[in-house]
Amino acid sequence: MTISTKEKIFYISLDLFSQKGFSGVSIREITREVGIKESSLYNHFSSKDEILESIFNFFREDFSKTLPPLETLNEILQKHSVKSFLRAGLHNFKKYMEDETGQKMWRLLQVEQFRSPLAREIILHDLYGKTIEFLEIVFTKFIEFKKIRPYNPKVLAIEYQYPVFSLLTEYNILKFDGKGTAEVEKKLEQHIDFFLNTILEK
Amino acid sequence: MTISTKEKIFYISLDLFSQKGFSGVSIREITREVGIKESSLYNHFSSKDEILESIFNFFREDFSKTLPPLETLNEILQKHSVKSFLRAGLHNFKKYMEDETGQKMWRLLQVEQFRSPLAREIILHDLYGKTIEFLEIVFTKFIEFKKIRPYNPKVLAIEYQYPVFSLLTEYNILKFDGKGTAEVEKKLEQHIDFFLNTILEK
DNA sequence: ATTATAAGCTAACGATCGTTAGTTATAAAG
DNA sequence: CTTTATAACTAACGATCGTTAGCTTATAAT
Repeated sequence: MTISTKEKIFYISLDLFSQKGFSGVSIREITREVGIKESSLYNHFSSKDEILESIFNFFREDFSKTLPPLETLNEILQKHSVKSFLRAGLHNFKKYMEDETGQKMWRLLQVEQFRSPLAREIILHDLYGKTIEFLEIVFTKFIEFKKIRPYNPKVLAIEYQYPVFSLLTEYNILKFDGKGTAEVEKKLEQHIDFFLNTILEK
Repeated sequence: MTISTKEKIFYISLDLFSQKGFSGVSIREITREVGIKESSLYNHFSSKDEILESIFNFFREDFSKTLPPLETLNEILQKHSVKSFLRAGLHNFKKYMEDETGQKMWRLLQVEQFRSPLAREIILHDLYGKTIEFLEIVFTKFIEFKKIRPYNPKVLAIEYQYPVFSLLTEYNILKFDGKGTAEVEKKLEQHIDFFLNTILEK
């Protein structure tokens, strides 16, 4: 399985945009890395903007697959303890974010968020919104099943997820500088422990 | 009290950089808004890079003043309940972030974080590091004074502050689009309530 | 009153920007 | 074998980039 020129452009653009921002990267820089002349790029994308757009659209579709479908949720929730469910979810999330493409997407969204309305939409609606919405359902069911103490499920979702987002920001910067991330991963563990402690039935 | 040309350049650059990123703003765009010719800018700053650098340095100094000095801390902590202390701190923090300059600084740091090592340093060391360090001391003392249940104070600091950071991200995007922020402020209240609930002596 | 300094101006430098027109090579489809 | 489509190429377009040289003017110190 080989990689097409269009895909090369896509991934190299993602890499460069995520580091230097859309405006900080030239068509010539992209095509130099791809190994083609700048005019050839327009055989694959109609403009520089279209490259960015295709990256954002790809991320939206890709990210929507990371949350398990609601149909299988009841089954999953009854099989697992709260603890193992959260840990499993975290494991998924970490895998996604340790993935290089995932990291670059996350970075790109951050650096383009005030230039691109679509980036803002993705951050608020997809990343934040969909994740919290999902967790809200999860905690609602956990409460139904009397696996955790009753509490506003949306608040629980936020209390669990928002520290994770901040930790991801930290993680991403450390990773970018090639520094160790053990400290952040420890914080993540401690956060889950703290959270479990407060919601589990005594 | 009038505003100097140098200050005009500073604030207009901050405004533009925070929206479009450093690379997305030209000297001509800055000087057009300031109302001078582009060559005149170089009477005040030696290069475009120096403008950005001066903005970052200003933020570092300015932000360091937002945390109360440690000397006065014992006194403050004994006068206030945990609840009123956290609410007061939050009030300060909100005031700083509702301030237009504060918002733009925060945005600028985000959009430049992967282009500028200094931006990353400020985010990790100043914004995250200093804040958590301060709160760690606060919670240590609260535990000493038996105002809250004993728990790893660093974990408490993170549990309190990291959701606030994520809420700020949300707040900043909504504010940027001119949308209402009531929802986010409600989440902030709920977060404090949740947190207080879990740490206060029963 | 003279001088020095600061801060504005005009004009231009070479470099680079995104994009296009026109051409050529390759390979699949008829 | 010819046609067609895809994707590479060369060359160039006008626009804009950050920055500089050299000149003028207003302000303030000597």
